Amino acid sequence: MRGSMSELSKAYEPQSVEDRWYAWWQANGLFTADPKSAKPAFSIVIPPPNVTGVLTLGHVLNNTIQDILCRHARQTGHEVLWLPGTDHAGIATQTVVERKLRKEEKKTRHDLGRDEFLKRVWEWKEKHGGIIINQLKKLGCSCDWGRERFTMDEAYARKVQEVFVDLHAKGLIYRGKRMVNWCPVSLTALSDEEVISKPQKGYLYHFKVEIVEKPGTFLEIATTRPETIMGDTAVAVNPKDPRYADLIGLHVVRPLPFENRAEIPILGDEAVEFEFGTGVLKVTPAHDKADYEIGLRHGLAVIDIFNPDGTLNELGGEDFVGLDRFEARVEAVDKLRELGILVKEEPHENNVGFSERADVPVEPRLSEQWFLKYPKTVEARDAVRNQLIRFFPDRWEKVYDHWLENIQDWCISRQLWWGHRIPVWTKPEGGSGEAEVRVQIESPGEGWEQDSDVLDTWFSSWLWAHETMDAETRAKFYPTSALVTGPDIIFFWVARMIMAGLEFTGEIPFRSVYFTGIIRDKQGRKMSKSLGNSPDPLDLIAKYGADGLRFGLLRIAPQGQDIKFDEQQVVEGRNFCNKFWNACRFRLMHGDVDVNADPSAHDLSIFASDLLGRLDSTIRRIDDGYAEYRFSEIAQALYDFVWGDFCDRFIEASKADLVEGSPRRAGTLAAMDYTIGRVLRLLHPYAPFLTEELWQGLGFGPVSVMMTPWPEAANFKEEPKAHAIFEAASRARNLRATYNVPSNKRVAWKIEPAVEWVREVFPALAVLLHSESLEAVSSPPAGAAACPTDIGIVYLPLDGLVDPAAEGLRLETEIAKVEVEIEKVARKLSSESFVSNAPAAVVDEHRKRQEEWIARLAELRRAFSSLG
RNA sequence: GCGCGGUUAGCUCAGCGGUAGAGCACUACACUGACACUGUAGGGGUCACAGGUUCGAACCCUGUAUCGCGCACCA
Repeated sequence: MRGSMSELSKAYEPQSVEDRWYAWWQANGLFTADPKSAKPAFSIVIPPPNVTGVLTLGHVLNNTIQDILCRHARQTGHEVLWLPGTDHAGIATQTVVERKLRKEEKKTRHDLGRDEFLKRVWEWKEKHGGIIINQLKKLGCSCDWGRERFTMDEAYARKVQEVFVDLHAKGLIYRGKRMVNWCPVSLTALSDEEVISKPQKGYLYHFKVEIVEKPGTFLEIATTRPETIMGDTAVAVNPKDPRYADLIGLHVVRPLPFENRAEIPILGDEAVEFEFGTGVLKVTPAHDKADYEIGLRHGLAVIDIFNPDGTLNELGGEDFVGLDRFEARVEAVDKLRELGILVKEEPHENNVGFSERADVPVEPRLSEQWFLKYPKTVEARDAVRNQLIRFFPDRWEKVYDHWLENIQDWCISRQLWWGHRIPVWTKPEGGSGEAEVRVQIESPGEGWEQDSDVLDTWFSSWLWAHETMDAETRAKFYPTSALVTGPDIIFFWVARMIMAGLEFTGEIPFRSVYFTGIIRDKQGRKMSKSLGNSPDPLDLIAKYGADGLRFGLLRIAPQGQDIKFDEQQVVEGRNFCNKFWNACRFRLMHGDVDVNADPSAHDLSIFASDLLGRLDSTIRRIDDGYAEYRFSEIAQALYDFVWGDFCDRFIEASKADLVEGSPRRAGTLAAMDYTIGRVLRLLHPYAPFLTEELWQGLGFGPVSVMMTPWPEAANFKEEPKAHAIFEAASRARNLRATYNVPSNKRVAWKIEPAVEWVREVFPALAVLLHSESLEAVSSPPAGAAACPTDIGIVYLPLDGLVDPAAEGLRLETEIAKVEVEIEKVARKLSSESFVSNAPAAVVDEHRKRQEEWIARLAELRRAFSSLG
């Protein structure tokens, strides 16, 4: 297929090409990983998005980076596996289906029963789940879709249960009655990581209780949770607190519930701080983690006054039963006031733990749960410390290390229905008394009941890196090469996956982890549905094309720094694609592209040589970028080269060389074709659709650009002569603007060359100056404005319009500026300490600079005196 | 309380020891056969502050302020 101008539209139209090429890549199996390949492996497992999920900008960033790595890896000769899939997302999915059930059928999951409800979830998943998968395809993600996995797939689910059985056998999983984080909305226990603390404005309520042994004497207590007074089984003071030490062992009257006032002991416990509140703590072992510990130390009774949904049960007393915990708080304060024992209400701000998903305060609750004592914590720590696994940016290593050092057992059971059922079976006590318990996947038989709980979703995700692969795939592609994810799941997922990898495969699961930044809006706020500040990536793709979105976003996504998103950035990405598209269109105006062009076979213009030199520098800059995962730098390098070096400078300067019959034409075209072929490959990971369209359209195909070898830097050198020409043109154009000569007015520029070679490039310089001709002169022409450059003095004839006085003034101003510069450099060079201490190269550079300024000054003075 | 990150042009950010940079926005000119999703030129910065190290600091060190994020505590 050979290109011709008629095939390229005036502007790049992504909508008309994207779906076509995506289908073509898939049809040709280009995303399919071959475990039998002899090529070195490169692999990534996708952080599985929730099946309920829809594409956000965060996903766009994350998955574009993965796609860039994968496409780049294919180009650099790797056999690539990008393994996609979705996560069953226990709470999130169950909530979605329950909400639908309530809305459409006015039923709860309990109305349906477990089996029927799960059937509905699967139906929902088949119908609506995985929307995000198609959205990832729109983005251009080159995943091996034939290997798509789901965390509830039969084989995967079985493995999750096997792992449970295995860890239980190793004694790492145990069941226990412990204080856990309870979500009163989702009605399940949560892990510590699923609780986020938020500062809350509230009150510190002071109330007094009478000391039983000293009637008429009161002890003042401060609390933020008066609604839990009914669960108090003691009050505690610090034994070293002189105010109260002698009261230890006495008793006070618990004021609530009023009909059941109890005498509870005054304890001494070191955990009580002198300064906080009154220094007297009410101890509620059932509803506070610290109080529970105190209770354990002193053998206190535990009175649980809450129902699972956060309402009070009958132990709360007749005035409170059935009230929600926050209504009960108001009620309890009223009651204390009524009893005349409320001393004061102090405004108080404290941190309250919220359920991440339901966004309500969690309730510390004593319950039977399954816990995991994490395996391989030491090894996991060492793997990162010793750089077996590298983090980018490396500052996350410290965060990771700190978490592992202070690691707590993981509560892995959830009181949900949607998820991996816990493989534990119980036989209700028969004649022998105690219930029998077995930990195994299959039912032990008749009369055995399976534990009704499911496992934390992350207990399945932590196996994702290896359990998504069959044996053959694993042999080739595991450990994976890189993991790309947000730092917000460093504990949830990254750390746990490292431990799981070490425990179950004996290997690290990935060699490097790239942590993206978090995308925020223009005001720096997190993107969220409720704020409505989260643009739909699909809208952006429709407006600007997937490549525009990818390039625009990546260009402003520096390593590990949060990103303030602005649609303007996507506009720029789109504009960039269009710019390169049009450069190729320009090329086609001069005939077909020679896909095998070899510029070194030609006598090249200084502009062509310079272009190739800059291309080499750009390739090196990009290669460095990939080595350090500096994606925005790669994008910037591409942008600078394509827009600046290729379009603004090379193409403009080469227009004169492209006229029919020019001796430089062949070399210029060769340099151009060579460069286009390389830019297409360099740009491909960022802009896959545009580059494939051009690659095929210009005739580089039929092999996909993605499967074509990555360009290597050759030995071309940047050309200082070209640089001098561009610099001179720029100064001359400045002169023209100074005299308000309109851009469309042709000017008969004159030049007094300082170097002979300039004469050879007069045609190019004329184009750059937008002039029909350029005439060499040997002395300053009359009535012209002058500007000295490295290639000679350029004159702008002003046809008598010039006011010699004005030009004199302008030159004087410029002379003054140059004198200041000379003075600055001279001062530096006259400093003995500088000359003797600074590296010779630096000193030389200053000397050279000084010479240049002096030469320019001389020329300015000459121009000035020639004005008369 | 501990830790991490930010503070550079109006905005978004590069630069991390040797003349302060880019894009956008702004001003002026130009619809010149690649591109107005464009081109050319221009204005605009005591690089948060204070000390220190250095011949030389936006860059390294110490401290301060301020914004943000973790972790711990929170009766």
